[in-house]
Amino acid sequence: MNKELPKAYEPQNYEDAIYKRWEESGFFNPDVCVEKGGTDANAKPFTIVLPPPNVTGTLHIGHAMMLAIEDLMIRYHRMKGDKTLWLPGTDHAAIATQTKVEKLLIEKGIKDPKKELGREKFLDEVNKFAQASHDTIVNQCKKMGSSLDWSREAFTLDEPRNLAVRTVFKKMYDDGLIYRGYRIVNWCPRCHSTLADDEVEYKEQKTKFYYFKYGPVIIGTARPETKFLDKVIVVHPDDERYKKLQGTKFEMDWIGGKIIAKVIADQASDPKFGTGAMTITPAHSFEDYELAKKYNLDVVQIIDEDGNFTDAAGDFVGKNAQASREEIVKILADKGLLERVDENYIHNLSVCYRCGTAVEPLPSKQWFIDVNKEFSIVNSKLKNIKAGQKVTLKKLMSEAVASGQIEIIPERFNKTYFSWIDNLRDWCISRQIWYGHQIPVWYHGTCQEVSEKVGPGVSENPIVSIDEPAVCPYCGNQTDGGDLHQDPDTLDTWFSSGLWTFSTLGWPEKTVDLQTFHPTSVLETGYDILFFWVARMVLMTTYTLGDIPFEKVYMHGLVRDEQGRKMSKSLGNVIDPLDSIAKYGADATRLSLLLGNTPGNDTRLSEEKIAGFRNFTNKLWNMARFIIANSKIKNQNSKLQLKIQNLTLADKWILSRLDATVKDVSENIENFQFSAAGEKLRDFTWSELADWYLEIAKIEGDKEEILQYILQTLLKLWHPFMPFVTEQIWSEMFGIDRMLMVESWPHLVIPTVVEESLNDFNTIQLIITTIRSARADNKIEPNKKIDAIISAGAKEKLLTENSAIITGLARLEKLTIETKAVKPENAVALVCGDMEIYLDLSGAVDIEKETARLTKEVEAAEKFVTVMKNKLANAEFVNNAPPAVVEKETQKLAETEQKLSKLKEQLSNLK
RNA sequence: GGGCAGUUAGCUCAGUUGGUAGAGCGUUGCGUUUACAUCGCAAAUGUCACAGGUUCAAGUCCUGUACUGCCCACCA
Repeated sequence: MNKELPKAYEPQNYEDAIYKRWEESGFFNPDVCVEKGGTDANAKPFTIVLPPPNVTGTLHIGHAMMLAIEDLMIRYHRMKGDKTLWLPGTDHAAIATQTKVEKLLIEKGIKDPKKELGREKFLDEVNKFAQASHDTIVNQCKKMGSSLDWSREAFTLDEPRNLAVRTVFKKMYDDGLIYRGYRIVNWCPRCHSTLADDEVEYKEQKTKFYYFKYGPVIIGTARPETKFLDKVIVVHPDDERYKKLQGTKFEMDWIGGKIIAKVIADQASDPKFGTGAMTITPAHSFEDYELAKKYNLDVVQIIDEDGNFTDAAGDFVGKNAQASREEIVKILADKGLLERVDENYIHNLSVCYRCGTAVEPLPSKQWFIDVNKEFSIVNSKLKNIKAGQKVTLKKLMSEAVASGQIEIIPERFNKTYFSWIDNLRDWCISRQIWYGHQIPVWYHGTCQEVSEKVGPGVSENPIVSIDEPAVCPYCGNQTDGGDLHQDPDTLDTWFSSGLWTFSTLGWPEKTVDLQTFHPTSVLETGYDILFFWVARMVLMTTYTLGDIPFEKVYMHGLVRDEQGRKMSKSLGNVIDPLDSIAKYGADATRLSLLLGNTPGNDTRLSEEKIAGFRNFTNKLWNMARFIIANSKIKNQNSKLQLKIQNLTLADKWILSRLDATVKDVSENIENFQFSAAGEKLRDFTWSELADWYLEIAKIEGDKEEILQYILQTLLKLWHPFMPFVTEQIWSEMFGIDRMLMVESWPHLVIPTVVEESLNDFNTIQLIITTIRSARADNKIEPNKKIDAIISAGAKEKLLTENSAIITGLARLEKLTIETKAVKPENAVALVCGDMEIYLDLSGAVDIEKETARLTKEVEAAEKFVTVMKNKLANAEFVNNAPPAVVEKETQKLAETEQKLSKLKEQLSNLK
């Protein structure tokens, strides 16, 4: 101990070993903390479940930010003595992962992986990939210093989570909330699966917009290929142009020859858009489908699951619809039906959020969750909702937040959340992919009804069951003999992640974990998955447990590059957290993501910023190095008994500043103001402790105890932000057996927070900076010592007591302090509050420069005096403003007037 | 079309109850005194987007405008 530390902190030399020590200590696990006495058995729990990263690859800088913020909260609460659990896990991310593996297999030369490998072998490949990806992710989490309880790690697709999924599915089905229906769905022809509404993204695109003669009207469309079977024109009921046509039928020529079309009137048609007349395509548009239902029109599918024409398209059957567009336009043009083409139409193309392929709306039989259906809730711990009450899922979702039981931070996201719920349609949960939770529904082949979807010989009657059913409830027969078929579809990945807060804690078992740690305390995530995930967790938890999943939701912003662009491989502006850790250390990487931003807002990151925090890490290291080197105390106890009566002004000042910092930092962390907390801590550490107090300590000496106290407190405060360097310094002082991560969070213990000491110390600081400034202005070399005389007035005693500090920090040879001093010839006079300082520059005074400087000061003071005089002469101000404000302003005026007269006097002396 | 943010120093951003604007980086000058050049000391720079309003007093509250970004809906 107390060995000489290296001059520079090299994070690479320590980080991995420190993480290993933490992990081996078991302290990431709250049960171990209780066992070893670090946490009281009855302590209040603090829980965060890690938003499970997708096993699609590696973690990006956004994940790093998430880890930094969550680890900050977790370490803070652990040190505070809470029973703290941070539960890790990963998400199977069904479509994303399957797509990625398919792509990799194709690159390896397997042309059609699913066909060639079959379901089982293909899933083996996916699982292999997911495992590798998982290992990478776990390693990255550790590199970041995340104090996750790995003993509780979960995966959205592991067996316990699968049981939870099946159990919830069954419960929802029994409550009538899950149904199978034939509806228009978003279909991705590439992923070959349905997508939920919010999995569809919109991309602006310039495209051709065609106008065709359609019987008596002109219609416009960007997608002529869908118009094959259109035979209904819709106009607005009040549109004068088409009034006469309403309700008529007529024969006309169209793509495939003569058709009979009719005209209906409906509000859905916008007279201002295009020609005000439109045809409808019930099978390939949500809106048209609604209209078709309303007017009882045929719904004929013309484009199939591969994006090709169905046999409804006659000669075009089997051809790719989109690719046939020009051909179809040509047919119509040849018939003389093409009116004109707008080449610069801006179209909002809907695309798959995972692969970017254009989404094709088409009718399909799928599983849905009904969000508007009433059911009676069995248990409820929700405010305003009683057990047995009739509710809908929508109501549960909005009530949980509206009641204030869940608090979203920043608050403005409430509005986004509610508007999403208002517009929510039934949630399509079945996906036609292999990787994921297979739907717990079976069909019994010997039953009579035949399903086209499931295959010939398979019953249409679903058997919804947590486990494979032994008996068919429809026919009453045993199901063995291979005549039982499970629905081949899998569930939307968000179905399982919606259960995350409670499935990870062991539900459906009634576990101790579930009782202890649920509802979780904070859900921390990026605002971009508010709908995808946060809203769905609220849905699933309120429904399943009748309780909220978390008390607070804290949303962080996106990490962008230094120009505010999204980071992407194609732009080459990606900052890889692992690179950053290797180059600057995990602590610097964390700080760069924690400081200098505000909740819910995007933040810009640059390598310079990270480098800046690396510098700070090193600064802290060196401060510690200095304090440790000057400490004779061995095996220090952090609960030091300071000899209060011996404190100097500087001691009192730094201790009261430290106290204020402890208070501010704690409050800021509690209020999710992590950036503010870190900035205050940095300012204290660097600008007050390092720049002032450590320098003073060198002058005043005999500070071992107080420096130890400050350092230990500081390390604790910094630990949640930068766990590695603080832990390393701590171990340099106490050895590796005593870990900082489980030390208790500092509280306010200094009984002598003397307010006056702040003001008095500020006076000393002002005198020193004033002298330094004058030295720099007059080009006095830093190591040249000069004489100074201070005319101190009432502050003579204060200055005399601290003359050593002034002499040292202002680099003076001889300092004379008098109540009323006389300015020597050739000395420069400085005004410092109500005092004056005379510096002997040995004739080195630059008269011109001094005149300029003083003139400037006089001008500023005069301007201020004028403003203040006007203000105080204003009767309305004096009468209306609070007396304290008036008094303060009066005092300021008096001080400035005094200063002004001194400045003027000096100026005239100079001339 | 609806909604939400933002507009403050060259850059990135703070500014939490309204009381003569702050930090980091960068820039300029000087510099190695018993931690630290990944450092120290000092300096410069702002009609707080614009226009109204409330108030004794507005970066801060209200209304409107402009621009930027994002979200949602939708474009037949």
